[in-house]
Amino acid sequence: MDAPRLRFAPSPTGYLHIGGARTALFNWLWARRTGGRFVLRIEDTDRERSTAEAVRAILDALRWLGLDWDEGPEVGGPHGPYFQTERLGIYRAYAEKLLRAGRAYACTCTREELDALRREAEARKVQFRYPGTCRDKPYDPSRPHVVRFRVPEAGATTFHDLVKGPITTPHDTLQDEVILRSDGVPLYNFGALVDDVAMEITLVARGDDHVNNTARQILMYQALGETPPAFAHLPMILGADKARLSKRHGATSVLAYRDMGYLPGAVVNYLARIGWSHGDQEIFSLEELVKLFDFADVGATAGVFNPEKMLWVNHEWMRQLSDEELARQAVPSFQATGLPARDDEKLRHLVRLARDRAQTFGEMARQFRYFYAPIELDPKARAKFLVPESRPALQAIRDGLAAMSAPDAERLERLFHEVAEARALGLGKVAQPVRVALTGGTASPGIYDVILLLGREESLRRLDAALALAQGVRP
RNA sequence: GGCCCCUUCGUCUAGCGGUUAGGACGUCGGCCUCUCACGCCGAAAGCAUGGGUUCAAGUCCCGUAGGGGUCACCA
Repeated sequence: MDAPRLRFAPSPTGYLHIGGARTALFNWLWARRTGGRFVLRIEDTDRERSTAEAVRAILDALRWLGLDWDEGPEVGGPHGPYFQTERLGIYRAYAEKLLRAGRAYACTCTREELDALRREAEARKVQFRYPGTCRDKPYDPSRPHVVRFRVPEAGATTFHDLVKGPITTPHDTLQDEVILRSDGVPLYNFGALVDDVAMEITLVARGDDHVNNTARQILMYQALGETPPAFAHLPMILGADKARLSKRHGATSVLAYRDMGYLPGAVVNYLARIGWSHGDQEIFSLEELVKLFDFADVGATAGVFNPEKMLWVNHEWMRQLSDEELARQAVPSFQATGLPARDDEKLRHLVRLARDRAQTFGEMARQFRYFYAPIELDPKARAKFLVPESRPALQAIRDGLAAMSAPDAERLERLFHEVAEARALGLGKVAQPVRVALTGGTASPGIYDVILLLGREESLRRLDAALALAQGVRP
């Protein structure tokens, strides 16, 4: 048996959507698992809405996720070109084949005529179906026309969907649909099908918003004398309100997640887990997914996109990275917020403190800005901790630190305990004002770590500044 | 509305005729503690509904309800 050929065929009308990414992923996983081929094809026949920027964005997003294609834009292949607008002659040729076989016909009905028919059907509260006006008219190429596929009147088509099982469509629910527009550009159903034939695709896995297209496509395969591929229709991804996932549910662009500081592997991991599972396992490496993925294990139910869980998955991934790797990956997120972070010893140290506290690199950069920039003093924290009552302890810590030539965690701990005991204070009464002085807020990594990472000089500067603030009257 | 698909904790899911219905995220409580996290312990939370079939139904069948999809010279 030949290795399967799969494809992902996005329309470049916008960025790569989370849902599209999962479709691409499942295709890719199966191709990689089976040693098949993964083809990328750009369906840009909607010329008004297709843009080169969108193509760019989709390619970037796929690459970022690590989903490489064996044939397609920028890599070429034996079945190119891989942009539909560059394949117009191919569709024409296939349409003519159907025309000659009498399985398709030219239709000269105008849009106005059809709209009138549609309005009439609506007024009579009946389902509009193209009445077949031009079915038996002689072909006159000189008049503007579309090409329609002739669907059989009777019978039904059944196919066995890899995830949904058998699906039957009675032919009387279908109509003679347009396959080629008057400008010669194919409509989706035909363009996709012709390319799937020409590119020898053997398994079509796509969103289940296409199930209703499948029977008519199978009819066209048959009319063309071709064997239809296998189909796998993947359930949609929904928003929290169970409506189809869209922008109002939050970020839906794959690249937006990159920019928020997610790990591509984590995004892939989470996406795979919507609609697919393997026992109780939640965290999967790409290699594991390739080894375990099977369309047979894809569920038939639509899944709600859960940003919190994706955050958790990302965090799990981050925590599996070494300090070195974590630091390296964190750099762009810090720099994106204008912080002068570099992949160096300081950042590796920071990342060690941050790994349990931030779920994305973006969050990390935000949460720990004060290691690279002046503190932003939280007014509430200031009002509570930078007050005259805190001064003695603050001063004692400051002086103790100043007297320490080479601070380390052990010495700092001793200092804090001495200061606390000398004044009969709980450790918190000492640590919190210091924390506010050094970080601007009341939550941070351990205070000794903060001092060590900030360095003695910078810590002293911030303590002095806090001391000055603390002597004022309570605001 | 016609047609198609779907229905296990709030969410993602395990289950493939006999289970105290399991796990994960989230939520809540506790422990740890210099704060915040992490970690650990614990809790609440589910088979949409009505009929069948069967000794036995979350698992099979039918209906109902609910949700989604689709009905273009969009994809």
